[in-house]
Amino acid sequence: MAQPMQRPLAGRPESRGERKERTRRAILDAALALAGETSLVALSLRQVAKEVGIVPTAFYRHFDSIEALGMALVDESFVSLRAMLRDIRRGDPAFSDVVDRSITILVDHVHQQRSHFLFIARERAAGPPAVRDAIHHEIELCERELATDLARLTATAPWSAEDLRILSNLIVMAMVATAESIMNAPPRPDAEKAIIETARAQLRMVLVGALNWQSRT
Amino acid sequence: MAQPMQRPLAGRPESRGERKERTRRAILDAALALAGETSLVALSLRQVAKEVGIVPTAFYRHFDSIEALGMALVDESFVSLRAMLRDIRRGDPAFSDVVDRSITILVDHVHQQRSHFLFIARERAAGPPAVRDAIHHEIELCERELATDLARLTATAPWSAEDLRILSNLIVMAMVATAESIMNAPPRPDAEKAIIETARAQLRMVLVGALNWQSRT
DNA sequence: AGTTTGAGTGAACGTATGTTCACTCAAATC
DNA sequence: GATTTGAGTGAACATACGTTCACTCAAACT
Repeated sequence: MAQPMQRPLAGRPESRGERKERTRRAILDAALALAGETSLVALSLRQVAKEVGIVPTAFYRHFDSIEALGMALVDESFVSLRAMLRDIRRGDPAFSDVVDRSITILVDHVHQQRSHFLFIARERAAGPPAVRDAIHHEIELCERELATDLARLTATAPWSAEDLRILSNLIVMAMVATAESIMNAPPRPDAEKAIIETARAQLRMVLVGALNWQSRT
Repeated sequence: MAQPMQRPLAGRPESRGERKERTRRAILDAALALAGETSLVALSLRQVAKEVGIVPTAFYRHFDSIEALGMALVDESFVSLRAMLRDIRRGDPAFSDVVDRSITILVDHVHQQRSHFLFIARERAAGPPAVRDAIHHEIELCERELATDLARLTATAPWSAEDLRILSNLIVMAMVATAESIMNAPPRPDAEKAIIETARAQLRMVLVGALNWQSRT
């Protein structure tokens, strides 16, 4: 698994910046893979360096510490997550299959960017404080975005900002839990199918609850 | 913080078993405290020993490994969690304030057994595989218990087992998320009050959804 | 009273850790 | 073509790690 960092055997000579970027990527990928098996807080600089195929000191040319690396991984992981949200938003939300479609897209993205979603789910709870805070902040932003989306959908009978916040928070936490279930599940397709159907039913249940909701605020 | 393990200055001479139990408890407490700041997977045997005030080798008289210690902490933590569930079940579920009361009890227990709930929430995502699996298994049992409680409550218009499973899963995940929010929140009482009110509204929303639910199974 | 038991000790081991420093040597700049 | 720059090297450091082993010595058992 540990590859020495060397020029790709074929191909034109690499510029200095290109080489640096390639090493940086290799570090990020190695850290993502290693953290996927334990956690950032159990990850050592030397482990990462060995996996990348560089000497430990070379690590410092790219990051000040494992924690700084972690912050970069937060940014990167939320690029994946936001790509998913964009995909979900792309469809017509008026169609009755929003729920089914949204869950399908969620599951697809969790598979395609497994390590990013795993990183978010795990380090959200166990990462170094700065990483945890950054993740929570990003999730909060997602909740706010969802709230404005929902506000647009319910423009005819507008809800209070507070109710929108509460509903968004509930939906996001359900989606996070669903993503976690998918990642923890055995790769058997029937096990996954069951999680998907559960998640869909739950999301529908939440929406039914929200539509029959009498605010008390 | 690191106290040498020695006989309490006052008090009758300790039996051999009592002394062993006292050291064992000290190890569990130290591990719980240290894991509360990072995670089990970032916890070293020597750190725990130093915190307890024993020599590293003495650790082996009580546990084979940090992971075995973790499994003991799972058992212990779920004793706290089940005590909470018992407290919640104690009240009359027919009263209309089940939701308010349940959330209050949840929050109280999270405060009184903070380290246990923190352990469950964190190691559920980041612990060693055996610990993660044990925690997920226990949570699944809680979901099943909740499902049978709900079945009893809805005996007049019985739901399908599948719908009960789906609803229980949703409620438990919302409670887990609420507990996490409480533990992550600043200790300011108004911040906590907001989380509590959100959790209550969400739980009510879910129940409204469930009551207006048309099963498709 | 004499013997056994077992929690806790302390030294020692090989290995892994983060960080420092002086270095190389090819690409980038002049 | 000469000079500067900076990613990556390799040795060295103090410290921490898990585990081994032979040990003590007081409580428990005979």
